[in-house]
Amino acid sequence: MSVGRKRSFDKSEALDKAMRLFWENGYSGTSVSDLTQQLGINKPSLYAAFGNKEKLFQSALERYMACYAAPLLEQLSRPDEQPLAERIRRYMSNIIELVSDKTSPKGCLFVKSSCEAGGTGVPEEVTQALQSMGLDTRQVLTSLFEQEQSRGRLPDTAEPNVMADYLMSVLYGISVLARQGRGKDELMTAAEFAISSLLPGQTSGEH
Amino acid sequence: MSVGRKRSFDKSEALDKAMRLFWENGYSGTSVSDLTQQLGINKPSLYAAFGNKEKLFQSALERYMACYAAPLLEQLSRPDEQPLAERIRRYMSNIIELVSDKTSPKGCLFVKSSCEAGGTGVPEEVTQALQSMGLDTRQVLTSLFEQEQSRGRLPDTAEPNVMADYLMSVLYGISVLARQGRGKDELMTAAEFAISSLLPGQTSGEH
DNA sequence: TCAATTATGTACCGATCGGTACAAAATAAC
DNA sequence: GTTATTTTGTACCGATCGGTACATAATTGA
Repeated sequence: MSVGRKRSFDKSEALDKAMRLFWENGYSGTSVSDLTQQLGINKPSLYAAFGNKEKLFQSALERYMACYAAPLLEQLSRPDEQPLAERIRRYMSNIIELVSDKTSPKGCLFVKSSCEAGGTGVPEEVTQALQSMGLDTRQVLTSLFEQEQSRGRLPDTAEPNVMADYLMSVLYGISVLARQGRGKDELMTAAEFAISSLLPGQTSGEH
Repeated sequence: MSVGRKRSFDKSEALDKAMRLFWENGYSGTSVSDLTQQLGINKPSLYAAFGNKEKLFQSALERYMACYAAPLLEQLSRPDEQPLAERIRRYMSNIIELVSDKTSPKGCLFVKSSCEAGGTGVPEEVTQALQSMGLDTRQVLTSLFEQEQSRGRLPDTAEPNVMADYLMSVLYGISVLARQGRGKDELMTAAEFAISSLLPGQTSGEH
């Protein structure tokens, strides 16, 4: 065992609470005092455990992506017998559930942070991390469509990276709508519309 | 004429500069000192002219919507001989030009503010104003599609409000992508894809 | 038991936050 | 010119910002 006094709080639980605070109020909108109050710890404990506000935000963002975004994307990319349209529907449904969940802040922390980033209020390294994460997601989606195309499940004329950008724009937009307070049903209807657009003929809900 | 010393700065120019600052750094990320410095005036002048930070933001947001968003939406809604798909393409193209313009902050102030809103960092009245603006836009788009439908240019099975939500989600998402630094060409390609999805058969760029 | 190590609570740091009091300067009506 | 009115610059307000010094408490290895 390590020497010294033991930490009196659960670091993982604290990080989860911090993530939700940033999710709710953003980077600039969340103060260190807000964090220590919500986490139930004092400042020195916070700084000892997480470095500083910027590092804590980076950790919270990574936790968000690892716990929420990545599993859904992984499930989508996993080989599956179901048709692509059905898998994308499930993917979008899961995301809508996430961004309009009643027990979590509305919207998506990544989308919110991406919008906040780029200015002087957000550290440059955070902005770069967000940009990198976006490109990573694009690459995963592009690979997915390329894979489907190589297996003959998509027309040879389809452009995987365009489809990826398109899907991301719809998902990002849905997160913004959710943040604006739109209901789950409306978002799902819009998502269904996007799916039948993305993969015409592969879905039951034509328009 | 009104009595008293004359204002030494152009209020409209000052509001424009304030708008761009909020556009770049957000509500929480923009301090009153940032504003007075950029506007080249002192605090008492700012408070006398615009009330306080919250009111100044409201004014900047209204200016943004009136100068940027509203004209584009008005052009889209105006009776036009061109087919709907072409008008929507022009609309999206204009918006992409706006959100990826090199002389303005990346992205859309409205989308950025909508994401920032809802937490404790943004006044409640601002959040409500943003929500209201979003619903207004939805109504305009819905009316547009209803009008086209009543003139037989859209199938009877089309659902105008769903199409409006879908279009908004794509546009919002494109604004987020632009904020992340994506190039104009990529955004336009994704937009073309969305149009050919929204109005199949009315466009030359099928997929 | 004792020393080394780590976490904790308090109390504080300089800087900045949003906002204002106040007097001097400028303008118009009289 | 005088007076009433408005804007200006300076200087300041209490509160909060992100971050830390320091002494104490707790824990492990020796």
